[in-house]
Formats: sequence, structure tokens, C-alpha cells
Amino acid sequence: MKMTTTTYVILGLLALRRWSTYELAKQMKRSIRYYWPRAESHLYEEPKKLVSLGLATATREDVGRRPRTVYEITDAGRTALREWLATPGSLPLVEFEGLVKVLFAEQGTKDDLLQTLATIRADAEATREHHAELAADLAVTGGPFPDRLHVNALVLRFMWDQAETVIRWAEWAETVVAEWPDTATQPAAPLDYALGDR
Amino acid sequence: MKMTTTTYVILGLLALRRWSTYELAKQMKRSIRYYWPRAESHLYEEPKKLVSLGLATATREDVGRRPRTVYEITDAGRTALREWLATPGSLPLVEFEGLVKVLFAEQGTKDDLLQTLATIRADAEATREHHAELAADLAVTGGPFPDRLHVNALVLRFMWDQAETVIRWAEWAETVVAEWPDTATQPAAPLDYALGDR
DNA sequence: CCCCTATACTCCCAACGGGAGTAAATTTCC
DNA sequence: GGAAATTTACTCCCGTTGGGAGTATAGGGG
Repeated sequence: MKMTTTTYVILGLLALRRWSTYELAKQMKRSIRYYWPRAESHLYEEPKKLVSLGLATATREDVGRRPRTVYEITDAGRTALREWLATPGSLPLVEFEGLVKVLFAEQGTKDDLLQTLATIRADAEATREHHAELAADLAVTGGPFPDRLHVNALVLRFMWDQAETVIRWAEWAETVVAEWPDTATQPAAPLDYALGDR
Repeated sequence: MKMTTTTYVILGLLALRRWSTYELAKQMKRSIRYYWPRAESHLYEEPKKLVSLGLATATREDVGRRPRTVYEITDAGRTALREWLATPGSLPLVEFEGLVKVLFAEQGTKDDLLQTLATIRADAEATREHHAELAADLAVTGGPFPDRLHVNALVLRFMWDQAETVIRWAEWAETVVAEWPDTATQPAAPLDYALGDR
């Protein structure tokens, strides 16, 4: 029964409003998974943990014959969240399989590498588009939490900047690799094009 | 007994040269952990898996009375790696606890938020510095694999660009937040400063 | 009425993190 | 030279997590 970052994420969402578990899982999928991804199957346990620790309450509702559980934060929950925000946290963690494939690219074909780079770019473009839609929603409607626009904007700008950086890097790498005869042949001055300006 | 991305990472390293398990773990820690982090305790199982699949061989050596195992890739291993490089891969995954704390910043103090941003910046500066050292090593000595500089350069440039982007974002966010009276008070036009140019 | 999707969950097993540990070799320090 | 610290070389443990599979009900559309 340990408070993990995931538990605090759920607690943070409960600080904004009351949520059913399904709604919590949906909100994770909509935005938070881009910087705190968690499998849906375990999200249903997190609010229960909060309840057992006195940081949230659970209310059983019935939708026809279907049960639903709605959770709300407690004052102790707000205090716990506030204290967590003041603690040092864990380092960022990135799992980027595409970049691993770039790293070992000379063990494969040039076409494979170009495909990998194109996929990386397309994924980043999709992420950028998704966050543009989130931003447009905030700009037009204020979103579900209009009094939090200022902090949401910090996060959205981060996501946008990151996606832009990946896209630009992929475009650059595609043009560089396009001029290689193959992945195993080292071009002249292999480091200059990457490190020339630093 | 399933081939995971981690298994392929080890296979990719074995494609470069023969390694002891400890050396594999050390190389993961030196560079690959930034984009494919894995706990050391499980890395020792991966080459064993490769051996059982015929993709690598294991040689037991003795250093005095201490045992060491050295692994080498097989031809089948090279083929498997080549084929994996041609497969579509999984999406990037990011766990960024600092950004989660930014997302819920209005539940805490302005000082906590500024501390979070400063920590994010410092971590990114350390990452940038680490990769600058890796790059300098490559530039001066050619590194352990001088015939792979061209692909290493692609990866290094990516890591540098990412770190730079995080640093710039954190610096920007620090200046923005510095002007807030507190985290709960929404400034005028809260979205413009983040989204004004897109 | 039927089909599909959404809502609302639970269960399972493999992959994994991180800590702890043992043992021998090597390096550093006094 | 000897002791302590660090490195090399692993194994084990337990909790966290991914992702797939599943059940059941509500709601919408043709």
C-alpha cells in the first residue's frame, strides 16, 4: 500500500473535481499519458488505495443496474498532494525504441532507417496535432477547468516544443541519411553535420 | 522466453563486439539508459535468453577464482537483429514526474513550482553535459566504434536537441512563473504567452 | 430488434524497478 | 605493506506495471 507517483496523479485529478473511475482513466488517456503513461487495468486500484489511506472518499452510484464508483478528495488528500508537490521527484524516463533502431542502423538497410525516421516524424506530428487540439479547446471553451489555464499552458507549451524538436530532428536526419550510399558506409567528417555548431 | 526490445538492445550491442555481462550493463548505463532505461538486475538474464534462442554464444572465463561470462552474437543473431530493424516499433514513452508536478502546481506553492522548474532545468543541463562529453570523446578518440560515428552522431544530436529544448522551456517557464503572484491566481490572457505564436 | 460502441469494471501473467545481497579482484589510501 | 574502498560479476526478492482478456450493462443508430 504505497503512494506512488501514479497515486499522486489520481489524487491531483481528484483535487480538481469528483470523478468516476472510468472518467479518471479517460482523462489519463486524453492528456496525462503523454508524460505519465499507465495501463488502464491498474488505474482502477489507485483511487481505492487513496480511500483506504483516508485521502479520498468513494460513493457507489447506480446507472440503471450498472454500478459506478465516484471518488472525491478529502482535506487530508489535499494536504498530501501539497506536500508531495514540495518533494524532490524522480528523473525523467524515456523509452524510445525508434532511437534504439537508429543507434543500430548500420546493422540494417538504409530503407529501414529512413522508414524508422519517417515513423518517428509521423508519431511526433500526431502528438503535436493532438496537443494543438487540446490547446484549441482551451482557447475556445476554456476547457473543463478554466481557472487552471495558466498551468495547463505551461504543460502544453512543453509538449508542443518537444514534438516540434522531434519533428525537426527527424526531418534533418532524413535529409542527412538520404545522401548516404548505405547505412554501413561512413560519410566524410561523420561528426561535423551533427556537432558542427557546438 | 520472449524477445523484447531490451533483448534486441543487447543483441545490437553484441553485434558490435563481444561483451561480458557486466560490460553490457555498464554500456547500458553509459548511454542507452537515456532512451532505453533498464534496471541492471534484469540485464543479466537477457544474454542468457539470446543464448537459449541460438542468437548468441556464452563463454565462461575465469579471472583468478572469479567467474566471468562473455557473450558473442551468432549469424542467426545478426539476421534476427536485421529483421527487427525492419519491423514497426512501439511508440515513445515518457515518464516525467516533474511535468506532472507542473500540471498540478496550483495545488502547491509558487516556490515549490519554481523549485520543480529549477530541478527540471538542472537535470536537463546534466544530461546535455553528459552527451557533450560523449560527443567530445567521439570527436577526439573516435570512441570504441569509430566506424559507427555517423549513426552515433544522429543519436547524439537528438539527445542534445532534446536537452536543449527542455532547458529552454524551463528557463522560459521560470521567467513566466516569477511574475505570478502565486500559483492559484490566473494571469491576464493565460494562454497567450504559451500559445501566442501558433 | 440487432449490432456496435461506450461505460464500468476485474483478472492474469510476464516484464520490470530497485533494493539487497555474496564474493573476488583491483585500486586507493595511510 | 596492509586495510579500506571501489570495482567487477553476479543472484534473489518483492512490489509495480503493461497489456491482453474477460464480463456485464447502457445507449445510440439503422
